[in-house]
Amino acid sequence: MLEKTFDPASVEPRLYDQWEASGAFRPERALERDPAAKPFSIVIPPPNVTGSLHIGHALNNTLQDVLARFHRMRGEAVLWLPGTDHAGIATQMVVERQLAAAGNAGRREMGREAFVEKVWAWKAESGGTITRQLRRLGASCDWSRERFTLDEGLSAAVRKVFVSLYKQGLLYRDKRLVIWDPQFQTAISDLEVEQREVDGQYWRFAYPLEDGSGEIVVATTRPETMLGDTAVAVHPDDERYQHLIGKKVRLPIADRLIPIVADAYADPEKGSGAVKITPAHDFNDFQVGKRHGLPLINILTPEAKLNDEVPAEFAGMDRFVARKAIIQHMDDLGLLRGIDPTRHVVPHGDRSGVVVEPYLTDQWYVDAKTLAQPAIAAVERGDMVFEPKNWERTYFEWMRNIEPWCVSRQLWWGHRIPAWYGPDGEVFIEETEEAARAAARAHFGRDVELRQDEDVLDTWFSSALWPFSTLGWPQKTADLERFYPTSTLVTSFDIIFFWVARMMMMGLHFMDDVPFKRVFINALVRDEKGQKMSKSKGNVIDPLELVDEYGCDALRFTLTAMSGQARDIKLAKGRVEGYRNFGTKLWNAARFCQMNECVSVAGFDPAGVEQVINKWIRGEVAKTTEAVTRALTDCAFDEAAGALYRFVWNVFCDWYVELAKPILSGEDEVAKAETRAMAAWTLDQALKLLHPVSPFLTEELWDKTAEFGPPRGSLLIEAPWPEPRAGWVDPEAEAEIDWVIALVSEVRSIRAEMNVPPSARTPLVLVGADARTRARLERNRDRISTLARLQSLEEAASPPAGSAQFALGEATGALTIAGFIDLAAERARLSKAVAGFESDIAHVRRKLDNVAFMAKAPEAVVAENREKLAEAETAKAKLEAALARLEAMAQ
RNA sequence: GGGCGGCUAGCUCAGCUGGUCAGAGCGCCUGGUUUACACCCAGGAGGUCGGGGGUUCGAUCCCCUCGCCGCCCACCA
Repeated sequence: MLEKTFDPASVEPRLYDQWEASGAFRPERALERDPAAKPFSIVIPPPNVTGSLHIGHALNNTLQDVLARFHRMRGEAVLWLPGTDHAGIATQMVVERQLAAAGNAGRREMGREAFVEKVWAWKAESGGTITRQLRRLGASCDWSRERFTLDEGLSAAVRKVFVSLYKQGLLYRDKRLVIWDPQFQTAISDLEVEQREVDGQYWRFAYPLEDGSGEIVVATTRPETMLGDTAVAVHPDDERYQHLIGKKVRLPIADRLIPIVADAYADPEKGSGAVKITPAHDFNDFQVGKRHGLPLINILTPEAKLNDEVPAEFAGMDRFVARKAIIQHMDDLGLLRGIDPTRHVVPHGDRSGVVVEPYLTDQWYVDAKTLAQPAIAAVERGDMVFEPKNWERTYFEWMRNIEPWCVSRQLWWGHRIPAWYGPDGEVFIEETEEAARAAARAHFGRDVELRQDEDVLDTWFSSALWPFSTLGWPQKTADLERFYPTSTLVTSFDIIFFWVARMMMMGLHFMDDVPFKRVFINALVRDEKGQKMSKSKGNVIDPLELVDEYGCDALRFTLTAMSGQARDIKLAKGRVEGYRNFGTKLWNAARFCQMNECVSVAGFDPAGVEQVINKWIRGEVAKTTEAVTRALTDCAFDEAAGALYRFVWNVFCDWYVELAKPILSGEDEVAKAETRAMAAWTLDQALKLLHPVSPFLTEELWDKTAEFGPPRGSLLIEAPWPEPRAGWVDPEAEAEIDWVIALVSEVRSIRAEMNVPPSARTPLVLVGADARTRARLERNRDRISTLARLQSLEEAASPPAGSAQFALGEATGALTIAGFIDLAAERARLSKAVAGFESDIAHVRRKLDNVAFMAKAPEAVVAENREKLAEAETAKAKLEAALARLEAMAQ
């Protein structure tokens, strides 16, 4: 006998091990059964190897697992490929922090080799956490194929891609402005910048003209950059400054002569119309400098201190200290012309949180513009589709305005760039040092000393290859052949640019096909107030605590049911509790079946059932199966969850089980046997349909409910997905049970409103029933009497005195509640019901009396309204009659 | 400045291609030892679907506009 509740804690680890040991997570299982099995593949968005599971991972991986399990049950060869990302900057940051916290030497003092060793040690220590946690979520990944972005195979793929792109002219080294993070002392890409709005000031500075004839005023939010100014620009058409173009100003403090140039970049509307040009420290100014052949003066060190290019009194100063000093100095010189408060955005490093600087350095760039073209075309053609579709707008917008991708990072944790330099700076880009050596030998005609590039690649460079590098590329593997392109990628919108777009570019370039046919963008999980979860806010919900408290299935069901939200999921604990209760409900339905000896019957065919409730539930199973199948096929996870919830609770438990009780405790052995088999069958269907969302509970019940029946052919994880057959929905049975439900509901409602004690049984008569209703009444007498707690159920020519009446189709129901009836209450009840029908009638009448409606509305709608009117009118007439009888009685 | 979401019952949200769409869960109220389940059962209260305008025979659902809330991109004269 089943316990009263499901105990997830004791079941989950055992079942997970059982699944994994069975080989069910591997696609080979399906291929053994059917070598032609359709492949279905998903690559996991690789979490940070040293990370731990947060609620976003829980959502993302739950949805992937739902898909994997669904397709697996449909007999497809499912590969869900797991793995982790080395997450260069993030991981390096963590280890650096640890070193600092422990009072150890920093990475620079420690040296590259020792530091990288530390990171590997940290990876070894914490690296398994996230994958262990994925297992606790029930993730049915194929762990035998687990990959890591820094493992040997993936590193080889990275080198191959780098070298190929270089040799194809799609990757190059260039000296230009990059976004520099002074905290990590590395270049970062534009995507790693976070714009923060801050209160600031414009300082207006006067630059004196060389000839002493006056001054020109410029404004800046970064006064310290004036030391790097090499021009002042004015608009060529700006009349105010025509006479100054070509003249020079003496740049204060730096004491340099710099030209006044005419450039359309200067906006006469802004500020004074004259703008200082600092080509080495501003992206726009860089362009202006290029156009006018201006020198670039870099005034910053990698730590963002002023360097030796500036007057000695400022050299070595931190940029923000220097800012104040410059302002003071300009003021002292009498050249500060004003300060205007402003609110403006300042770029910060998304990881470091410090203000980043445009900085002139040598970096490696990928020609993203060229690679983006096929990636744009593929989505335009529909080779890859976003779900929901509107994300393609975001994708297109970015892809069409894409900038060169800076892929080098001045970090140590990552893929070292496969570039070697000869003594004269000649560069050799090869996949291995040996190959580079050979190339150098060919070039120099002798062996020379080579120095490998110090930098590593952006983490996203290796992530971009993930859908094919993990399948064995550049080797031509069977997996690559079978599983590329992958079927669906499940990820969140915040990495569409970082990751999805770049996978598209690399996949199309190297595999000549999209990396995935569909991208499902899942929502972001927030706390119940809608705030982004963060450690600093202290509102982080640990998914594993929810698993501990409510069970994995409850969390999974919650996330699945709420996944329809456009952008955010506001997670409230109460929802998880509610869905835990749902699991318990199903558990108890199974318990009921067990107590009533409802066991699966070998060879049972639901098509042959005779009992009306069995025909009815068979149709409900068919409809639910169709709804769930369609929803999961379309990634409409919330709809699947909703359909399952309603079926299990509101259909199977609330009505089928209750309607079956009289049969199960009755004398009709044939009906009883059929109902037992049908109940067991229905439960089996429910377990199957629910398995992708709630794998543990359903697998456990699949096992437990087989105790007295024929053995299960397999674990539920590998059981075949239900397929409804034509004819399972029986409209007659459906209408009949709907009628029974309506009747029972009416009686219950009246009893509650009239305060009839629950234990009291009351007689019910039907007046004016037609032949069909009489037949329904006969067939369902037992169940109606039980559910409506009737003393008797008969037909009569007229309603008895002291009865509460209600309309039911063509008939009138009269519930004799003589002992309990409260005339005033009954009058109120009837009046309220009459009023309800009256408002319906008025509403429908308005339509039917409207000439335009009658002329233009489709026939079906008109007919529907006529029917509705007729029904409401008969119902109202019955209740009015009842009301009249009541008044007569009261006289 | 450009773009994208959201605004429906006290709370969290469903309402797909305009005509039973005004719904669910939680919460609340009333009643309940009905042989699966109190993590339950039965019944009930509660919303002029953000405001205004328009299209239509008919709009929560389409269009315009305004108002909040949130996000993304661009912008540091």
